[in-house]
Amino acid sequence: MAEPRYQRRKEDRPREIAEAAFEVFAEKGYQAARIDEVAQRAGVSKGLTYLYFKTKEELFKAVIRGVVIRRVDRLLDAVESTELSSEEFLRGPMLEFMKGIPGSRVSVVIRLLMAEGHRHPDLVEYYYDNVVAKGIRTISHFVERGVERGEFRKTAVNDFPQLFIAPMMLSAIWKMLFETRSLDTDRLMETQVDMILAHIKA
Amino acid sequence: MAEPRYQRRKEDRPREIAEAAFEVFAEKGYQAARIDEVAQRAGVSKGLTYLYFKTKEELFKAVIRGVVIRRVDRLLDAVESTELSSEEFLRGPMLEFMKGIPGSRVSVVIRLLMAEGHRHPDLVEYYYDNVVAKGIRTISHFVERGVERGEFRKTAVNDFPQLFIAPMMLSAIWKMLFETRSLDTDRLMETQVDMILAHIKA
Amino acid sequence: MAEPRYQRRKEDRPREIAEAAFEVFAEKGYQAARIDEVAQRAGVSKGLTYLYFKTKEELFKAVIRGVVIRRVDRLLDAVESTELSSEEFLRGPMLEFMKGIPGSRVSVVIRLLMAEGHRHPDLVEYYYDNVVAKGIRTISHFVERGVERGEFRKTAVNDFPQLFIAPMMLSAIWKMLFETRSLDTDRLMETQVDMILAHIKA
Amino acid sequence: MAEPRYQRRKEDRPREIAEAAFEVFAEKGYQAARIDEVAQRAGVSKGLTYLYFKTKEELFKAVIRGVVIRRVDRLLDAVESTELSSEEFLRGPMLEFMKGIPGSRVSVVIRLLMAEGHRHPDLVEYYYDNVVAKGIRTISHFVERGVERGEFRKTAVNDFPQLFIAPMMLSAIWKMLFETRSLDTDRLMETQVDMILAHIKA
DNA sequence: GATGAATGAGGATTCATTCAT
DNA sequence: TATGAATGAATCCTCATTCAT
Repeated sequence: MAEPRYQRRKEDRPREIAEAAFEVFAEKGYQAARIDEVAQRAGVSKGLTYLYFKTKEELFKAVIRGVVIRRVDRLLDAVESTELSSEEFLRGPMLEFMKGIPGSRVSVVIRLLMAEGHRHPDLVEYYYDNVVAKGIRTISHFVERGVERGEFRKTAVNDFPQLFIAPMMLSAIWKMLFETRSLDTDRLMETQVDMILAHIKA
Repeated sequence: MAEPRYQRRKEDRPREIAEAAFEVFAEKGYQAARIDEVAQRAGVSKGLTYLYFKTKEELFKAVIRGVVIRRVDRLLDAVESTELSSEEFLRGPMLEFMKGIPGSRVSVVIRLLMAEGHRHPDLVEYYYDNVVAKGIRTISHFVERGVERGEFRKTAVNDFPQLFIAPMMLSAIWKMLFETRSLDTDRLMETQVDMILAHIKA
Repeated sequence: MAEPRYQRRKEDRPREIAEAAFEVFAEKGYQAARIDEVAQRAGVSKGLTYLYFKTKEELFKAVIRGVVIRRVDRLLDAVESTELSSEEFLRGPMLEFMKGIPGSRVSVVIRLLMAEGHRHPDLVEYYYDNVVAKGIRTISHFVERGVERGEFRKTAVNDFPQLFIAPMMLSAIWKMLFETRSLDTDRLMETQVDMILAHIKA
Repeated sequence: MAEPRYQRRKEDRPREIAEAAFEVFAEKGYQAARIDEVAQRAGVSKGLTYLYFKTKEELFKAVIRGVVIRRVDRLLDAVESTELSSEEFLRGPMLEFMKGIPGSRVSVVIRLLMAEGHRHPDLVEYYYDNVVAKGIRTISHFVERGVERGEFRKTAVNDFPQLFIAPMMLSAIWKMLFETRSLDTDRLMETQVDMILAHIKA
């Protein structure tokens, strides 16, 4: 009968709120998402949301951290610590990672940024610094290492790490917009990897 | 006495308003676009906007639908009528076309569809049918013809015309979001074309 | 029976709203005044208030204009255009003006600025520039003119036009706070004028 | 292990909180002062503040009442016990006292009373009785004594002790609002004293 | 047809106050 | 006592939409 009005759960709150925020952002978009609803879904008062996240932008950054950064960082760590050959890594963990993006929460964040990012340059910058730039640097480093190891040739492709991920981006967008229209995004990405490897392998 | 700018025919009004609306949507996104500003740019009162478009949403639909992608049709025609070799066409008109996309109205439409698409599946369908599917079909056809002509080999790449345009999509997104962060999108697309050609040339 | 929902009275609205704003500010103080209530008292929607006054601060500036500046400017004009001798002017129009301040709407504005001004430096600056600085300059000019005309001596008092108005300020505050406790503010100001004249008359 | 700052006696708590509250009220004004900040400055939790002061309003009253104007009492005592001549006293201790007011806690109290006084008439009364009336009486007494001693003449000025302090009030206000705009408040008050003495000296 | 003054339903954010710990 | 997490009402401001003129 009790249902105490208060529930002190400092530890879990931020995560729960960010979780709820992701859902609302995903459904409504950033602008249209109401903090009210975020709070409600998190089973929390509006005020508490502001206790943990000073602004709506901060809340979105938390979502980026929780959804994207963790995932990307795991891949980037793997690049550095792997004992696989470059080709094996590309065909294995890297491709696995890329296949997981379309349809994932990551692609939701990407959509939000694409759709409304230009109204919120801070968010874009945060995402660029913590995800894009880092990712690009890591791929560059990976390719260079391959060259140093004698696994890869030096080609123009090496200058454009974006080519590795372009099909992933297209796949993510495709799946979001045209879900029903068939495209085997996994094989799309595999094919690009095949082509790249055929091109740059020593 | 005449201010010719204000002597436009009534018949032009809807088009002018839609035109202005496109600009504002492009700059601000759907949510952030204010009808006030649309009216102002169209040189028209707010009330009149509502005379032609019952709601903001209707205006949005009209606008998006009205941005006719003649560009794609022109490319399609060029594919059929060209006298260039497949490689020449790819490196010439096709690449030219792709370079023109980032920063164009097309990428604006992509952004708007991503932001608001899920609320307007009919718009998404319209664009899929008239732009995406058509484009994909055209590239497929172009590659097949190359094979028939003995210019191209049959490879897995042929099954994924999306690989031709993936870097273009990435470039469009990059330019929208990260304008200032340097990426030579033209060379990115050239490099992909180089790689594809190296891969599929007979 | 009709009571039209709309009443187009563009001409009068700003004044009416500023009028209502003065009342609410006077009763509640600046911070505590709610725009909602201002609108309600003006018989107008909240939105309309914002149509005429972009922010609460703008609204307050309008109040300052309507209440203080007009009144002060009239005195300043009189200083320039009067044909009275300096002493006559001081004992006549100037004293009249000063006597009118305590208990007037002007003193309400002064109270508001004193009470909450430091949270709103823009308002203070606006008031300083348009009222205080102007008033001080005018009194200085008035005294100098008296000296030039041979009516006044040169004394230290001439350097502090603030001495002319200090009793007025005290009177205004006294009346606001201690209304009931007797102080003949009129005679207080007269006495200061007497003393000043006795001091600086040639 | 000890952090002496946090070992303060319980008995000091209310005073410490009130002290901190005074500072915050002084800086922010009543409305804008946040209990959060009061608690923080007192090195105490928000909850504890509410243990000692039921509401913000109660805290305000306690604070205002607690700022005892020993200062005024000290001046009053000095008037009675001084061995200086009236002119010497006026130019010495009295002027010194007045110069100390602008920028002091007293002027803060004046501001707070002006802002919130009408909602707390008991505070106003308290201050009138214990500060204003006492001060005025003391000056009156001082002037009368001067007359009795043959140092001062009987003039209208003698009936308005407020004239002694009017420039002090103006200075206090000026400093609060226009800090940066130059006015030599010390010399302003000196000049008034000069003028008064020139006027009433026997 | 046109205008733009007027409306009013939100939406982000703040902060006094409460209460489980 | 003491804490500070949690609440929710309040408040400024925006903007799609309406409608008298």
